[in-house]
Amino acid sequence: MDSVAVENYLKSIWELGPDDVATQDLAQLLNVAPASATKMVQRLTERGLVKHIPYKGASLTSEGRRRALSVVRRHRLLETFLAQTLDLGREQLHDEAERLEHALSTELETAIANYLGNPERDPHGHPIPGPNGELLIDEDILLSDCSLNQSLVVTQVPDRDPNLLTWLEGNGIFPGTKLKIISRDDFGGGINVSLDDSSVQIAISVASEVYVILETD
Amino acid sequence: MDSVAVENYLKSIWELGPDDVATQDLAQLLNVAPASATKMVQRLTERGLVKHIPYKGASLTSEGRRRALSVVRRHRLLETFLAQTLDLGREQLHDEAERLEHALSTELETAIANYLGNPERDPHGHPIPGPNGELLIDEDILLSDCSLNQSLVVTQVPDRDPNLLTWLEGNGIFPGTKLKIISRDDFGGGINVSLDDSSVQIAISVASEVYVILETD
DNA sequence: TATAAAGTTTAGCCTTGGCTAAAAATATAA
DNA sequence: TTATATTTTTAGCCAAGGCTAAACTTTATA
Ligand SMILES: [Mn+2]
Ligand SMILES: [Mn+2]
Ligand SMILES: [Mn+2]
Ligand SMILES: [Mn+2]
Repeated sequence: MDSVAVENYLKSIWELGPDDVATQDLAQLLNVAPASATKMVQRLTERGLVKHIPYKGASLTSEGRRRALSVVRRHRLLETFLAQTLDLGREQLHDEAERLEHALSTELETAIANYLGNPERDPHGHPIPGPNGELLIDEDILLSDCSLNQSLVVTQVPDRDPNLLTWLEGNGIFPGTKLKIISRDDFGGGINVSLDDSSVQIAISVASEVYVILETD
Repeated sequence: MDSVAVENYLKSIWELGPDDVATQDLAQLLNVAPASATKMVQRLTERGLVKHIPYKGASLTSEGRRRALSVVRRHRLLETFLAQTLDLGREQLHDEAERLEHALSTELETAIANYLGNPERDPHGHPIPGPNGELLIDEDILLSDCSLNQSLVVTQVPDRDPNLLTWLEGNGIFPGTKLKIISRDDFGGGINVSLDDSSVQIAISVASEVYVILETD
């Protein structure tokens, strides 16, 4: 069984990947010093889970990817399970799952998946990898890349920052929300979107973490 | 925050206590070498969580006890939560809780407790400590210590051994079961109990892990 | 009561996963 | 194209939590 640290590194490399994951980015995501990340990347390379080209970057081997996706699956199943049973706010889920994901047996993972009816997405709209690492390919696009006046539906919101998530939620923006960009304020640094019965200004930095699809109906 | 190892040691000392916990017993319960247990007991003494009299035994300080009970609370809440939501068998609960107990925030602990309606006992009949370490005092007695033909109700079964638990369950013995000792077979090494519509022979070693009360009605 | 056995602690070692400071490589700018 | 920043790696250190083997206490036995 991989240690908590190993599981976190694999998942982070997956999140930053697929290729040339920079030591610095990895270190920052995991809150460790760059030297620590280098060392762990070397250990994982030794174990055959990572491929590392010094001074260039790291990437997962197929076994590394398999294990990373297993962690991601547990994480997203847990978020979904906690959201469904207890009712925690969407913004509380991530941090809990971040710790619980390392303590789930395969049996419990399966029991939770069955209980939930093998869901395809977690409460943030992120696809849940299958038990063998099958991952839905999303064809959604960034809100920040959309044109004016298209009818859009939110598919995914970021899950790491509780404050951001609370703000989005408070403005009615979460997976399933229908919206439309009504103007871009390039110098004001944001876009204006209209929802069913309100409108909000969203910073580009935020809009480039929200995924949407074109409304089809 | 205490590490996983520290939490496990504190909980184990509590389980073996309250006084003069032997190095060997601690080591065995935790699956480590006696020397490892000694060293950790010394570190915990240094931290003010344990009192250690060399060659005599270890015990918890009040702060150590507080933290141990916090782990026990999380463990038992988790067992109850898993039993209630997913339906795992009573024998699967313990091992899962054993790992999850270290990954629960206070917020999630509270959310689970509220969801469950602040239960007093877990699925094995073990009392769940309150959020500040208040612990119900049980006045139940060992099945192995009871006389013949008393009307008894099972209150607690052991939770560590899945096979034992499966056997008990299969014979209809779990918290709430009404039974009566109909004979003791001192040389056969067991007691015979009758249930509602069956009877079973139970080894003394098993009967001395099952708690009961006299039926009051 | 002397000796053997059992239990406990000490000594010394190891791996994991952190850290800082310095060196080396790569990227950027002058 | 050379000098400067930036990024990455190496070197050396540390604490936690394991281990085995040897020394020391305590307990049991003859
Ligand atoms: Mn998440
Ligand atoms: Mn998520
Ligand atoms: Mn248990
Ligand atoms: Mn229990």
